[in-house]
Amino acid sequence: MTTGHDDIPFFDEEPQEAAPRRPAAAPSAPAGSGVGGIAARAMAARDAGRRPDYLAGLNPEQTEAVETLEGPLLVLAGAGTGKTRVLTTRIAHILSTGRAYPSQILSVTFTNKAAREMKERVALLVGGAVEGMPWLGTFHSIGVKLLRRHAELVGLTSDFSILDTDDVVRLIKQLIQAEGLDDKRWPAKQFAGMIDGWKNKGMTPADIPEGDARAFANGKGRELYAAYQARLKTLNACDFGDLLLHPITMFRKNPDVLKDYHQRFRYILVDEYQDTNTAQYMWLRLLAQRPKGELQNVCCVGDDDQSIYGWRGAEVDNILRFEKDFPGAKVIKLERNYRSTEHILGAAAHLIAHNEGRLGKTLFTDRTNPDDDKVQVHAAWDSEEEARAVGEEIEQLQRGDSSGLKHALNDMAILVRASFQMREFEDRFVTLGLNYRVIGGPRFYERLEIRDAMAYFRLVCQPADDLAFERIVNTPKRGLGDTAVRTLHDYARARDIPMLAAAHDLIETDEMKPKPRKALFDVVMSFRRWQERLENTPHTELAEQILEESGYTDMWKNDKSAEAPGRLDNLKELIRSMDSFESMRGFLEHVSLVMDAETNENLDAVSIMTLHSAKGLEFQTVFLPGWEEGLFPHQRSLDESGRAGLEEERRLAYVGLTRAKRHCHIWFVSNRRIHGLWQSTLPSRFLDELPATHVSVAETEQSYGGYGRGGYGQSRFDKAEPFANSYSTPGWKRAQANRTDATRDNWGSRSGHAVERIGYGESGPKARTIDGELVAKSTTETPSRFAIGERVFHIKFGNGNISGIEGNKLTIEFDRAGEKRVLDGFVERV
DNA sequence: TTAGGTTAAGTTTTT
DNA sequence: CTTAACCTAA
Repeated sequence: MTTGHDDIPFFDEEPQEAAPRRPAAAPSAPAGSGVGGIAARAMAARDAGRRPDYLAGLNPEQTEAVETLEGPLLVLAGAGTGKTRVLTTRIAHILSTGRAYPSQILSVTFTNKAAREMKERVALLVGGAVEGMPWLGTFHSIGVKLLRRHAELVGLTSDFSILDTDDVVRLIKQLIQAEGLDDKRWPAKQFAGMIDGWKNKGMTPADIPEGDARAFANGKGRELYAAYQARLKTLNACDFGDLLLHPITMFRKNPDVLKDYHQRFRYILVDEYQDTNTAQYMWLRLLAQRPKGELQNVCCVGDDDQSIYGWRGAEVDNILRFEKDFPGAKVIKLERNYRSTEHILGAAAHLIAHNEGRLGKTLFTDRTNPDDDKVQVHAAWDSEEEARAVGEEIEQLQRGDSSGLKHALNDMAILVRASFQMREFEDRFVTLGLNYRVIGGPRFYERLEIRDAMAYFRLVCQPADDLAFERIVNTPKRGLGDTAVRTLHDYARARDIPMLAAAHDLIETDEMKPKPRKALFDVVMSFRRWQERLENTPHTELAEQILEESGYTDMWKNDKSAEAPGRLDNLKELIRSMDSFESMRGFLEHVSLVMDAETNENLDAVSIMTLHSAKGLEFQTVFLPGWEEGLFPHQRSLDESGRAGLEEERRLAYVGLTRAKRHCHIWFVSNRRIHGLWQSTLPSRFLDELPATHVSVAETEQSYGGYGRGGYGQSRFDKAEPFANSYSTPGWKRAQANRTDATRDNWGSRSGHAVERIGYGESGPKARTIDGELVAKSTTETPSRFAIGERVFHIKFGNGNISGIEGNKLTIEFDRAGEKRVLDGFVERV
């Protein structure tokens, strides 16, 4: 795809006539009348004598979603219901029925990954005949494209820079200091977050609520925001929020420009509509406007049950309100799931039904199989054991399960609520020698050396980019320290010119000492040289020259540290990846917006990631550890957003469950180390919300099932089948080897008699269903075997007095550890 | 400048 | 407890 900058002028992408063929459906046809569908079918029939291939294999709802082309349409697509297929087929349908050219379809996604996938799949459907769609992309990349064309309307020039979060924070810090404020008391990072929040809501400095404005920087919040915007303008730069905000401002101020786009975009599609924030919503509303009587061909696809980004400004309300926002809208629900087993869907459906704010849809499948596993809930004593048991299970699946089915590690994923949970799994997998991959780590372009190199390139292309200048003026070390930079900075600000230009001036004067002056002279001359080559040297070659001549590569070559060779490799990789771009500018844009870390597809490895980053993915087997109160649902979410927070956490749980195709294992532990200290934890309330009919409780001896002991749990243990044949298994041997004295002691003293851990070798966890009840159920029905005031002993917290009882959950005032809530199974009378 | 010590904070993440 | 960011001393 071409980049916005050297793009073709406005409106000359398509032939002279307004549309390829007159749409068969009259624009005035009532919404949802099905006229479009009939027309399409008629057309297809005429052209090929039958329904086009791409429509084959769609279910009735999907077909309707594809063929309802005229008028607003909301497709509520549950997890695994073929959402992407509908979107891509819809585009193919629009194109192949001749309703619009590719350039007349605006198609927005949230992530580059989604955009890429859609492009590929549309290309597959339509064939090579249709060139890539110019307006298929993320909100942000389309925003950039719009801004490059009309930069002057918002006070920028079309070669503006895009700043990433790091640049933004550094800039804000400068501003805070410039205001004479204490940058410790008012952290730049926090303010950057606030600005981002305002921009997500579509607010300019004038729009922000007085309270917000006063809350920061001694009441100077608004001024600071305005100063920041002014500074961006002089830097000729945008932050990510501006990529949404500026187009909105631009459209509002220039109705004629907006009108051009109205004519252009005959069809608008939005993916993941539940994740749109207010700014994106405003953006969409502007573009979707149509004169009275004309239909808005807006199709939004989303799933309110999978809205998990409220905390970063997404408004679930956007999707809940769709029918009000777009009068005459049609709503189609996709509920037929092609991914998961009945049990997984049943569990997920029952869970999500506890949410109030939802449109209501229930996934189903008609592929039932009596052999399917139920969703399994496992208990473990602590997070270490949790990791160990999951590791065992993964190895076992890898070897092949009882039905002879062998799992590739690539088919398994561990989805955690918070990233600190990953560590224990990583540690465990390292000792096991199990391949794993962590998704969502630091990205390629966030690495130090990449950012440095990029700063050089940016400054060559955009001499006004002071942030880039400051970053590399003394990298590698040139003796241009704080004092020199300060002088430059002051000089530049006093005259309102970029720092590179200031440097140019200053080397003519004797304001600086000879040494830094010489160094600065070299820098200025180098950049002048590189800028001259920009037009006539191939950009990859130029990039190489820049890094060589600046001494940047030498800096790493001389570096003796262990990372240095890797960094040099990364730099090579960076240059290599420039090959596929037309120009250095085009490349810069992609890196700031698009580039992400590549995963090694060839490696067979278990994926470890957060629930958030798992959205949209699927795996044969999914492990969901850490289902404990406080962690999941996360305490902070509850504290900050109350019921709404809880519902979002529940949606997160729903997302987790629905990632699984065949097997889903949920874990919770009784003790978890948080901020270094051990905390006793209670099972997540979400466990209570799972239906017994689709869930089984896996009993592993080693878990001690601490859980439930006080109520009805004990008897289940008594009936547990012995794992007699397990002693000779590798798993058992490994378990023996791994058993530490500490854990043995804990266990021994806790239960009063030594209990051996057996059974997580070959025989694996035995799963049984407890009729109608789950182990995790925290009922008050069973009277507690304890009474308030009793003195008890807990293995981790020592002695204490019971101050409250709620079912099997006790509140205890420990002598040393203070007040804790623990399960009664873990304490004993003194 | 760099190393080493101190301090504070510690969900989730895309663009 | 661990990490990252920041500050001070050599």
